Amino acid sequence: MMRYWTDGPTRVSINHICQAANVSKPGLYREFGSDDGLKDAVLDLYREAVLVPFYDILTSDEGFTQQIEALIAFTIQDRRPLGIPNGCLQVAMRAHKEDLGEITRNKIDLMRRETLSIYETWIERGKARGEFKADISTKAAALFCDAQNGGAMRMQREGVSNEDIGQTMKLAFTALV
Amino acid sequence: MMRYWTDGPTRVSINHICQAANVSKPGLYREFGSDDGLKDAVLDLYREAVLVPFYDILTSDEGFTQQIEALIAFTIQDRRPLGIPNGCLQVAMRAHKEDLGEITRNKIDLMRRETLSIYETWIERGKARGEFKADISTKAAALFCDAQNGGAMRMQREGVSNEDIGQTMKLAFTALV
DNA sequence: ATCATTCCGTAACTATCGGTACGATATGTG
DNA sequence: CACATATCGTACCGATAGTTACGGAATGAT
Repeated sequence: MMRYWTDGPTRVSINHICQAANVSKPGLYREFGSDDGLKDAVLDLYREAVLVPFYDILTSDEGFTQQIEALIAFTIQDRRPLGIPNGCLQVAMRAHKEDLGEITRNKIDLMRRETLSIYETWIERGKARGEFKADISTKAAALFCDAQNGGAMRMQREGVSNEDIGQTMKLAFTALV
Repeated sequence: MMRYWTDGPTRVSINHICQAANVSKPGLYREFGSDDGLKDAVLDLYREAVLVPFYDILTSDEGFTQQIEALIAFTIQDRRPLGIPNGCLQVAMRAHKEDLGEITRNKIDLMRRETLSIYETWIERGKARGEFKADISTKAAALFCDAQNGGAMRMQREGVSNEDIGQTMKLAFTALV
């Protein structure tokens, strides 16, 4: 996971993985079946490690505005002291979807639907409470949020400062309230 | 260019190009030097064919709001009758930057700087005229616009309807005026 | 017509990819 | 100790990537 996250999912070969994990190639294949199966398992791990904590913000019982702030803070936190690579593996996998195997592609689609679904629930609740004020369909709003997050993760990978990223996110999400 | 645009820059090999263009491999190498040189030339062509018309909207003498509308219309126009692939080759190249050669990477960086610079000029003018009302630095606003456009192009490639894309873009750019 | 030069494409090269056949080793059982 | 079973890694496979050596065809000058 760390290698894919750091170097990009298509930049790390099975050989690299085996070398980094000090594991034989047949051993890896006995465990994961194929390159495709390995990436599938990596996505499961990434979901648990990163996405679930992210979702937790959206499903918390805080106010909409506080949730947005938490969301931005989560995204632009300084990762160096945590030893976490920049960017988002889900975003990277999506960008390279066409280069990946069928199992991984299916998991990417599944996770994307989950992400959008969670955004939609979050938005619906915001609308019901009158905290979400933009005149836009829930579906489009979810796509909007996902695009903002993806853009932020991409900027972070390209070296844009977290401060500038925070400004753009703030501008985007302010359009919702 | 069309092959890279349609299938993705890393999905098309030199062999594919030669077959599609009915050209011998040494012939291609005599013309472009390398895979890297070919992609560099493709980016030049793409800039002329697509980016310059896009820039023309931002440097036109219309009002800020009209420019935003033109920008959105340009992005979400129905491409099928025009025979143009979905998505943006510049965005795709940027997403696969790590997989590309040094020459191409440098050109990608150059074109990105040009894009941001044109956004910044556009925003500065909007600010000077009082049409740009968001309280945000010009640099961050340029990053914001670029991220919106990139997000729109990515959604288009993933099959999101142009109508939904238009809604998200409208929401985003309305935050500026 | 002869020769020099330029042009062009067949067929190879090396490196690396994902994937596996199979022999060697370790483990448990009688 | 002898044997059956499970475990593991070396060394290979075919496919494909980008790249090029080199021989033959076209061209132009004398």
